[in-house]
This record gives sequence, C-alpha cells and structure tokens, in this order.
Amino acid sequence: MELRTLKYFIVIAEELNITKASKILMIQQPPLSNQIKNLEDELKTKLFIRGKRQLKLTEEGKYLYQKAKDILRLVDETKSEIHNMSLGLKGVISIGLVEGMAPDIAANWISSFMIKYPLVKFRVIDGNSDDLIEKMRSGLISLAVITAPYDQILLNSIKVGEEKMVAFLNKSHHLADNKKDFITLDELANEPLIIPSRKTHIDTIKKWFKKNRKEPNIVCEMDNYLDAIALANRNVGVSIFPKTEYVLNSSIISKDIGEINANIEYLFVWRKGHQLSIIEDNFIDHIKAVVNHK
Amino acid sequence: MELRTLKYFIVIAEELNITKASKILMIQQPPLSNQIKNLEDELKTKLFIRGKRQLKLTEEGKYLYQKAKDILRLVDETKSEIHNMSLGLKGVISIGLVEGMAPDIAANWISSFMIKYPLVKFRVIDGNSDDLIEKMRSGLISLAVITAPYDQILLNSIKVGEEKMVAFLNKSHHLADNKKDFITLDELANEPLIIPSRKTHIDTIKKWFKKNRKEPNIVCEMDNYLDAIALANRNVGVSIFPKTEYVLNSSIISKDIGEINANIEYLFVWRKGHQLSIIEDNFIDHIKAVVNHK
DNA sequence: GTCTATCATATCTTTTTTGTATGATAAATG
DNA sequence: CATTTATCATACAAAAAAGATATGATAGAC
Repeated sequence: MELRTLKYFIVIAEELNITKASKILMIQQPPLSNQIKNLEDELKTKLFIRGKRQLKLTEEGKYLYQKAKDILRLVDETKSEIHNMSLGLKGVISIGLVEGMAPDIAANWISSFMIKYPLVKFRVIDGNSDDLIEKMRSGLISLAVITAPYDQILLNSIKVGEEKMVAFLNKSHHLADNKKDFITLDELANEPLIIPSRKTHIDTIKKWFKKNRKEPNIVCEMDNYLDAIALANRNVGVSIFPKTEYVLNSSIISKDIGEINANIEYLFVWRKGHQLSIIEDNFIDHIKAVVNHK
Repeated sequence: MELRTLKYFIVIAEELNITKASKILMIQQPPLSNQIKNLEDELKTKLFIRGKRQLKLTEEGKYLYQKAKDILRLVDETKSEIHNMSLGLKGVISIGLVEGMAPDIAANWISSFMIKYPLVKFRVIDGNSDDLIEKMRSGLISLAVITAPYDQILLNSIKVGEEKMVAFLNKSHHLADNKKDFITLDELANEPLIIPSRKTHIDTIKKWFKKNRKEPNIVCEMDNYLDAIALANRNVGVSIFPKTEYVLNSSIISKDIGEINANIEYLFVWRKGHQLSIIEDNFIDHIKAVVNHK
C-alpha cells in the first residue's frame, strides 16, 4: 500500500464514481480501477459494492476512508512541521543548567524567547559544570550555562552573570555571632570546610589559603549544592559555595570571605565548530541581545 | 512521498549506515542513497548530516523518524483492523495516557478488559494532554485519558478521576517551613512560578491571582512534569502541578493552595463522529460499565 | 602509502504506473 | 425492444519510477 493509492481511494470514496474520480485526479479511468482492485487484493476485502450503476462503500471501505484521510493529513502535517523546523520556527532546545543562579538566569531567556517563538519547546538538563561540559563534548547537548573556567577550544562563551563565593554557616555557629559581615581566611583556617568538588574550585580555595600560609581543613567535598547547605545547617562545618540568595532559609546565614576576590562567573556556552540547529542559533542570538541590552 | 520511502528512511535512521540498511532492506545501496536524496529534495531539508564516516540525524531527521513511525503504525493498524473488522474479538487498542494518575486509572480497565477479550492487545501512547489531543485530532489514536479541559466538538468524554493541583517546593524553601499545610495565593504572588505550559492551565492560574488582584510571576512554563519538579528542587521557584503522590521524593514537598478550587479532572475521551473499530466500541462500553458501577 | 569502508553518481534493467483501445453490463431513452 | 449512454473491467502498449551494476570520491584504518 502506498500513499498514492490512498489518495486515489479517497477521491473515489467521495465521488463514488471511478470515471469522475479519474477526471479529478487527471489520470485515466482504467489505471484507477486497477489501483482499487490491487488495494482490495492486498487487504483481502472488498471496499466497494459494485451495484447496478453506482458504487457503495462497504463497512471496511468506510473505515478505510476515515483512516486514509487521517494518514494523509498526518503526512501533510509532518511535511509542514519539518518545513517550520527548517525555518527555525519550531523544535526543541536542550540546555544544560548548572546549579546555582543558572536556572534563574535561563528562566528569563526562556520566557522571553517563548513569546517570540511559541512553537519552540525546552528541555532542561541538570548537572554540575564538569558534567555539563562532558555532555557538550559528547554532543548530548549543544547549549549550557556553566561556571568558569571551561575549555576554550571546545566552547564559545558569553558571560551572563557573576556571583560571590561565600561562607554558609548555621546561625548558632560561633563565627556567625560576631558583628562583622565577613569572615577572614584566618578564621576559616581553623574550621572544617565543605566545598564544591570541582577541581578548579578546590584549587582556587587552596590558593587563597596558601597566600596566607595556612592549610584549609577540607572535611567534605560535595557535588550537590543543597546537600552542602544541609551539612552547614547541621553544623558539620562551614560551606563555601556560590551565594544564590533564594535558597537561603532562616536557620542559615551567609558571610562574605574577606581579603580575597571570590567571584565566580556564569557563562552561557555553546559548541565551537559545530553545526547548530537553526532554532539554537536563534536562541543564541536572543541571549546575545538580552545580555547586550542590560 | 510514499510509504516505501518512509520505511527506507526509518531503517537508515536506525542503522545510521546506508550500506547496512540496504542489506536489511534487501536492495542495493545506490537506490537507497537516491531515495533519501529525493526525500530530502522533496522536503527541502537535510535529514542526515554526512559527517566523516558516520551519518547523524538532523533535528528534522529526528522529527521525521518519530512521525514516520507514527504514520507506518497507523497504516499497519488500519490494515489489520480492516482484517479483523467483522470479528471484533481480536486486534490492537491504542490508548493515550497523560502523565499523572491516568496510567493507574487505565491499568484497571485494561486488566479487567483482557479477561473478557483475551486476544486483544493494548498499545499505550504517552504524552501531555495537548499532545494527546493533537494525536486524536490527527487520527493517530482514538481513545485517551487526559485532563480537562478538551475540545468538546472533537471528543466525547466521561469523567474518570480527579486530583488537586498543588505547589511543589524544596524542603529548604522559606514557604516550606511554616506550620500550615497550605500556601495562600498572597504568598505565591511573590514567588517565581513554574507551571504547565498548557494554555488553559496558564489561564486558570492567572485567573486565581486576578481574583486576589495580584499578578503571578511565571518564570518558566514547562511541558514536562519531571523537569518542573527538578526546577523546583533547584529552588528556581515553586512548581504548580497536579499532585500524584508517587513521584514525590524526599527533598521536595507539596502543599495545597488555599482559597481556591484547584482540582483538575481526568477524562476518558474518544473521537466524535468517527467510526471506531468494533473492539474500540467494546472497550468504551466496558469503561462505561466500570465507571457506572462505582 | 595502500587498503577498506562508505556514500555518491552514471547508466542500464526491471517493475510499476499510466495511457489507449476495447469489451461487458445495465440503466436510460425513444 | 432496440439503441444509446454511462460505467467499470480487461488487455496491452508507453512512460515513469525503482532497482541493479559498475565505478568514482573520500576519509579513516592499517
């Protein structure tokens, strides 16, 4: 069975007259008769009752008529959807988001992009920066918001946000009490620390202490931000993580870390030298526009 | 475009290798290359990225792969249904199930129906309500369980379940702490919201707030229930979605929304004004009987 | 540098579809 | 009731499409 056959069948079912149908289809009548005969043979069912001077659909014929229209409509819609896709109006954008501020940053882009491109859907992939970079390398995702640093050979980037690394500690912690709104590295050197497990972060934090000729007491490297907060909340120690104000609850407070520049950058990244889909290109343009207007 | 072409395309899309595909299809490789080339010409889009030694599907190719399988399945089911038409005792029932409680509801029907009609097989199609309605409109499926509302011109319906819309939020969220087991709309008005992308849900939620003279701060519309939960888990904001207890995990909690009637209805629906197969008719009767006996 | 795997192109062959001619049937017409 | 007309079916030729064979191009693998 081919789509051509179904098209022919539909016209005949509507006209109930092979000759007229053949004129509409601009082919001759005998081939049309043949096509229907072959279709009936293939389905092992009569589709028409050849009565007297007029055709009539059998029950099977009526059923096929509906389904044939469904099938052809589905085919047509598929064609036009693919056309929309190739114009960059429709599709799915998969974007990796690191924990922290990234989902918040991206939510803004997504909601404004959706107004312009209502047919586009989003798929969010979670993970830490290293996970996401690995997923980009393997081609699983093409777009992401991660924290610096990153592989500049592999990825293009735009800076889209900045955040302080701060110390999280429970209200009842002895360092929480003092009146300063920052903690010194000397104070931190005596505390058990919970820090992000990303290698570059560990290195950075070690460097801070090395400058002050101290050794950090890292008791726990955590992948997950929320778990780290939970540990700080239980007074296991002080967590050093990006501030991200909206996750704070009442029992935990954050303090700046004195003496050092503890900023981390959020970067929107996409794969270099790799053919992106047209929607992805449009989305990147959109982000560039948003970032530049600020 | 013909069905033959789609069959060929599917095998190539699965093998990502024209030579292997040609062996599976038992034709030679050059005509296969040609068919794909013609298909691409017809659609005015590249379906494969010819990279180095391996083929890769483009976004358009991936889309066509899904649709081509839908189309061929519809054709096969139509053929076999025409075969079985007079019997009504065997065949395949395709039913769409929305995420949430629908699979649970349908499981009951299916198991009791199978006792009565042991030769009938089921095929379940997943998707959100809008997807499923779209598939019903396009004739891909004739039966589904979706959430209200729906197009009453297109579909007949029976109410088969009800569930609350609730707010999902991370344990550490400041609104999670208070002792009430519900959240007021005033509280929600200040929060970033993640809500189902379905238009009617957005409208409903806006109406809730309008009654209280507030404006909701919708930061993300998500198609996918689990992704929405993931974002809530990341404290991007509060997700408003149907409760469905079995997806809850330990770090996320749900709260009722005060002041409003936030129920959503589950409906069993089937296509209006369309001749269904005899098994499908039997299945609808079965469901009516089950629902009425409760 | 040669070999191998893979896809593309060119050309010929086969199959399928379409067209033409014609026959069969039965309702409409005079 | 014979003739005309409308309609579908069958037979066979022509055209188009699909498939096969041979071969070329390219880029990893060896």
